[in-house]
Amino acid sequence: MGSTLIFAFMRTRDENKIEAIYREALQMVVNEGFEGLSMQKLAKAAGVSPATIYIYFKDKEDLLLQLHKRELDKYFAYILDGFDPEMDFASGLAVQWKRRAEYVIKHPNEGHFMENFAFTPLLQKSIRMRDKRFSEMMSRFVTKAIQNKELVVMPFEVYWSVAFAPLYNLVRYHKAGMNLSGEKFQLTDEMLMQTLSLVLKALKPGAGEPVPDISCIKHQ
Amino acid sequence: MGSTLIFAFMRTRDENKIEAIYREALQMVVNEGFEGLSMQKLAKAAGVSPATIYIYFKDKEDLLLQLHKRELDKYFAYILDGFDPEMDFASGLAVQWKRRAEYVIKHPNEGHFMENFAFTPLLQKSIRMRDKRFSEMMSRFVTKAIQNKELVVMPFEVYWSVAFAPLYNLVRYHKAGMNLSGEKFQLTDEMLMQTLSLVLKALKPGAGEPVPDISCIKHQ
DNA sequence: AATATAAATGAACGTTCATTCATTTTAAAA
DNA sequence: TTTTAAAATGAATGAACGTTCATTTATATT
Repeated sequence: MGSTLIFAFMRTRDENKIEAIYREALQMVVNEGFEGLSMQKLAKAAGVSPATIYIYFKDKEDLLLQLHKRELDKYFAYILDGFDPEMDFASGLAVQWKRRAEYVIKHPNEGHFMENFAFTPLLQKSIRMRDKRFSEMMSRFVTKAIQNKELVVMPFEVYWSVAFAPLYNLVRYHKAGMNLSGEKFQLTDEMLMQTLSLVLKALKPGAGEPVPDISCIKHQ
Repeated sequence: MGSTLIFAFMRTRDENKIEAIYREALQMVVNEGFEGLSMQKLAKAAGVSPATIYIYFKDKEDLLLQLHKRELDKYFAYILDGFDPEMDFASGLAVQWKRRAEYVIKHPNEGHFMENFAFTPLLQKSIRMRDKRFSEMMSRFVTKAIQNKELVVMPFEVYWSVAFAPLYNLVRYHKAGMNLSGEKFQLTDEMLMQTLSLVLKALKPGAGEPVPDISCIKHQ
């Protein structure tokens, strides 16, 4: 698969073919769902023989895992550009928000694929192949912000959910062109800025809002 | 299909069969993904003949649409219990949060299915069959809260994303048993209460946080 | 017990699926 | 120009797919 040994007398790989396979596979999953991705349809769409796909990928599962890894790598690289975990919290969060928003707005299919993939049984296998450096940086950023009292003490998962889940939800509506009730919806920069403002307000240190007891887990 | 005409000399329907079909279909989608749901495997799992499924459902797509509608109806009914759109904002939001959290924690597969379905091409067809009363109540609740100055002016979609997307993200981690980095994760009541507290803080009227300009949409 | 009707079925349909394989094509080194 | 080894292929594989159909089963009424 990923072997890069080069012998004499080798015919050169046509990288355009690999790109086409990746591109059309992603398109197909987004347009027709995971059950709509077939190797023969994919081969036709990418303009190659079905057998060619098996030169580059062990099987269909391998293709999906490689595609997911590739998309995550591209996404993470984009997010990290201009970001430094040593930034102060508000600036760092704003930079990340902007980069994430820009990417998924400009590349809605890529965003859709990554989110959809997170509900697949393949997710766990994908996580195992993941480069840990990205999440280490994110973790460091949050730990440091808590130490510096720029952020209330909270588990990383709570932070991430409050900080970014609203953004991804808005982008999902935007891509579908409608909200959950079926009403037309188009995301605007004003909405994005307002949402970021609300998120910053939520995460800013200070008295939390009092909350009624909601024991959903203990009393099962 | 949904016909309820009853003639004399009719053999009675075995409702257990329909229940089993629904139950196993949901299980199969959650465990193996949408591409893992086959009518023959489903028939075997539900203990019926493949042909029996086609007595109750026009085809596979119809089965998925009916299943989704059924799950949404159950979920919405649960959420609305104890909720009244005329409640004051903080109480109403807390009630909804508690009900939503309880349901998806107690019924993780059902929650997973509904969220996963939202990325399917079938979503648009499902939205068209949807009972509008639920979203009308939610809409009324928010409009009224804005009028009463209990909530900053914002589009409904922004409200929903800030209010509930963090909850669903946490529950997703909880069901997977890990966060996006692959670290073990278990949701606690404390995390839920903290997240609700942050959400209430975000939505509470008052000065928003200043935010840098993030124009992701205009400059494309 | 006989009857009428829909429920329920197992086997079969043609199609599409993922994958393989014998063969041809390609391109750089010799 | 010849040589070489991987790239690339079209056709074929058996398995699994969604769906149908001729037939049998079950049951509330007569």
